[in-house]
Amino acid sequence: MLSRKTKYGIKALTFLAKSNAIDPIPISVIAKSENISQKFLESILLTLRKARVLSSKKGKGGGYYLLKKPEEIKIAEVYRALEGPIAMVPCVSLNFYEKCDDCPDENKCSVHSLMLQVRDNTLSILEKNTLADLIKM
Amino acid sequence: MLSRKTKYGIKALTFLAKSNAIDPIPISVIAKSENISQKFLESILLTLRKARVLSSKKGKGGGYYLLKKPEEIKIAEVYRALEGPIAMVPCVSLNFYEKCDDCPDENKCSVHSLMLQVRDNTLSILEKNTLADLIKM
DNA sequence: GTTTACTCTATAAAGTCTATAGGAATTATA
DNA sequence: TATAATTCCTATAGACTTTATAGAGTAAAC
Repeated sequence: MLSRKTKYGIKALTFLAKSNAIDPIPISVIAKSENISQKFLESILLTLRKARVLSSKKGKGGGYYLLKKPEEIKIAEVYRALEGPIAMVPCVSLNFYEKCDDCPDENKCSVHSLMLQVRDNTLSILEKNTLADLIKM
Repeated sequence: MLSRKTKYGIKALTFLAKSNAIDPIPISVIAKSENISQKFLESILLTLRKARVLSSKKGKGGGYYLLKKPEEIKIAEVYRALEGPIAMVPCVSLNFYEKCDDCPDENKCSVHSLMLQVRDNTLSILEKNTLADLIKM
């Protein structure tokens, strides 16, 4: 399951990409337009800012804006920042690898090989889709 | 993330498929071999039994056995029984569809279209892989 | 200096996952 | 028929995660 956090994050980014604004857009505007709790969205955008997807401007006339062009923002990057690993089990994760405690030999594990296939496919979709692709849809 | 429940379930089924036994195999044997808590595995196998993937024999000499040939058991079926929907958001689920409360129009939702791609790919992998494929690996 | 808006930390509430407990029911077999 | 082995079923505890909310702090504009 995709968490609301990630879902809202992608929606907010899509909104920013669509709006194509020069000036920063305040959280309140995004929250209202996308039906997201403003306080919750605050923490999400903060995460995306720390992940260098967004930047912000404080004070009056402030808000959030994309740090890169929509074509340059891969969904995989956003997903990892908000949701964490793309892999469904840590033992097939590229960026968040962990050994399974119950598994003596990964290469003989049926779940491992299966989830490797799933990861490869999901990853390729999230890597090839950018924010620019999402606003076309 | 794949839950331990599903992971253990697939491992247990793989064990049964590999063992190729005529007689039922007791939970205790599977649990020991796969490093799974026996009590936890009990509830998992019960779920798989209700999903008609497994059947069981009670009493002395009892245990669990596959209801179909490994080639006939799709991983998608197992996944749905243990983990639930394959889709990452309910609004793109085939078997567990639900409308999003925050989304006025699904067809215009960027997350929806993206997750549709992910679902299609994951689904095709889980549909084409059977237990028989898993024991080869 | 007032208003607007982001920043940061803490925490509450609800939900989910993992696992365990304990007893009931069933079967084989000595 | 008694015993041991095994599944069946329900309840529940404990830990963890998710989804927010609160409130005080910081910065910028005018």
